[in-house]
Amino acid sequence: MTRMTRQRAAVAEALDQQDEFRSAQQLHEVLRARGDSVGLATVYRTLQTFADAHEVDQLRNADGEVLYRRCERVEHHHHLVCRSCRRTIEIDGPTVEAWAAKVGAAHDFTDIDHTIELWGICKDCRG
Amino acid sequence: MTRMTRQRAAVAEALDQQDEFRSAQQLHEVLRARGDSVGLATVYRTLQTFADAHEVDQLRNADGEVLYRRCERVEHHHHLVCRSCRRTIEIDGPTVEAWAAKVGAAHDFTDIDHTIELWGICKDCRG
DNA sequence: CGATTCATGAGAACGATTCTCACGCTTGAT
DNA sequence: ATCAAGCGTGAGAATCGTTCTCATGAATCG
Ligand SMILES: [Mn+2]
Ligand SMILES: [Mn+2]
Ligand SMILES: [Zn+2]
Ligand SMILES: [Zn+2]
Repeated sequence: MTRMTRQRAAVAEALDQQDEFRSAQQLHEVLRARGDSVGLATVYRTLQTFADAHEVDQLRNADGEVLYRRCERVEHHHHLVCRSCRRTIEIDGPTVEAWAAKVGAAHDFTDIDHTIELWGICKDCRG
Repeated sequence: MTRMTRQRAAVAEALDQQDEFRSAQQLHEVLRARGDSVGLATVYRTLQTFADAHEVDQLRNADGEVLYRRCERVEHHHHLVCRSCRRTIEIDGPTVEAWAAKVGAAHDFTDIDHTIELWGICKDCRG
């Protein structure tokens, strides 16, 4: 049902080149710089498709922009992101997973989902 | 430095009437319905001012809209929000506070800030 | 090789939020 | 109370990330 196209391959490749979270527009610029011509609308659509398929992670920065990243681990996890350079550490948090589930159940809420992201300044950015 | 105006008093009063998180536009509509004429730009500015002063909490829904709420407790806390009716439970989470601080320190990040929000469906909305 | 149908892209549209700037009102001093 | 100073206000324009439109292109499959 999802066709393989030059554009999707290019977006996937551009994503793999990145270590940090990037916005759709940043990735569009990366593609342009690489010489891959991909429409901005297609970049947005493709990233959304990847996200729906859990092939990329997405989060919002403080400005509300959506950022995307292809993470190492495919299993559920969270992130510790440098506010300055966006360097990202993937966090495995059984402690908070259990906490979130317990809190939800304690208040009789179901279908619990959680947004847990840590932001800070990394060592390199402290200079 | 911050002056008391009819508009700010009206926004504060409208906020106090709400139990759930509301967007600036929703609050603007609440004010209009109450007969308080306050410009939309002023509602946005006032909410931002309140948020900066930690007088209201703010978070983003899945669509990226910013929602505001005057919470019971003024101390740092998190929220469990119903995706359907936005009913909100204020969460006190020493467990996650410690976890967040520990994770940040373990990776040599400073100025750690965390975004932790729980979403679910409340008992009434399951009905 | 077709036929089918999903994918693409340029530009328009959208929508939340912010900006502009002339005018009004709060404030603190007189 | 009066008044000057300057913060606050609001209507509308502007911003900007994201989505939509729709005619055209390309993957897929028999
Ligand atoms: Mn989790
Ligand atoms: Mn916390
Ligand atoms: Zn950094
Ligand atoms: Zn509910």
